[in-house]
Amino acid sequence: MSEKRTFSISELSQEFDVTTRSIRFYEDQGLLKPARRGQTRIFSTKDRVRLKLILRGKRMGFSLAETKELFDLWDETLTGNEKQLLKMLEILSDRRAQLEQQKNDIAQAEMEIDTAEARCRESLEELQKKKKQQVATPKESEQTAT
Amino acid sequence: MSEKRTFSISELSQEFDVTTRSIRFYEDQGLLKPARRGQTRIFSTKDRVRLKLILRGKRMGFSLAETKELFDLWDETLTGNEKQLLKMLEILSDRRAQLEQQKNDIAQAEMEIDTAEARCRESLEELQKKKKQQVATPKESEQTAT
DNA sequence: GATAAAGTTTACGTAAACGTAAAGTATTTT
DNA sequence: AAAATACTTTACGTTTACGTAAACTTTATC
Repeated sequence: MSEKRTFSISELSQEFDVTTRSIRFYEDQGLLKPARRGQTRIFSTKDRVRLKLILRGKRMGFSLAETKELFDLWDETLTGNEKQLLKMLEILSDRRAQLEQQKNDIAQAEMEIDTAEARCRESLEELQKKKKQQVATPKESEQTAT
Repeated sequence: MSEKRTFSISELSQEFDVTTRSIRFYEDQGLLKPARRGQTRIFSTKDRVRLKLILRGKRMGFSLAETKELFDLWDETLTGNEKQLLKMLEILSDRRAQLEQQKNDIAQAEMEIDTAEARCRESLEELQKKKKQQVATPKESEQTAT
């Protein structure tokens, strides 16, 4: 059984370090569907999971619309007509392709960071050498300063 | 020696499937610095590389401002004062951390896609079974339709 | 030399994703 | 019950990353 805890908007806000404004906006856009007690929002564990997915999506460069599309599709899929299931499989396969692309991008970026770092360290060493030389034969300005 | 070819705006536009408007915008924001022949832009291989980096950055969820920051910093670093070199190393290490985070995100997403796909396939099999049963004992509506 | 094709600047428009009041309600604390 | 705290809606403002149109110049083509 998936826990029956509930969360207030500020709890989620703090836990995920996102403003309440954003959370309300996500609801407004149909990504979250918290229950209400009076007019106060009550978030379920399902909402919490979705919020987590939204934020991860953002980190991965997905728009809210794209994430919503996935949510909606998944909900539809649960009602399980064959056409929808097949469409879902297609979408999933698209996502997988996107993820592959991103993995390539990341690998590339990592290599570039490697070489960039190497160059930085080389330059630093060069500077260190020059420093040592300066200590061995100090400049006039530094001698007179004494 | 890095090739001395040059490119027109439309060549780059086609190669990377991005509008000329976008390319001009990137220049406007200081991310590209094409030479000019009269008022026509002439892009170098360096510009081309940078465009590629911009687009990859976008796929990875980086804003133009973030990418520009990196470009600028790298340019500064080349002039090589020690403080800047150390700052660059810091930034690089930050990026590395970000990439790690993204790799985690991707791994998570892949797992979720795996389970989602599995569920889809299960549901599909269920439907197939029901279909077979229907063929064995067809519905009245389908009988009368003949 | 007209006309199309490719380039340019200028400038207003727009969608996404919130930020930021303003003004009100509900609940809890003192 | 007064004040503070947490929540709400409404609504206008802002930034980013371009789209789109207008009016103009330069270069290639017929």
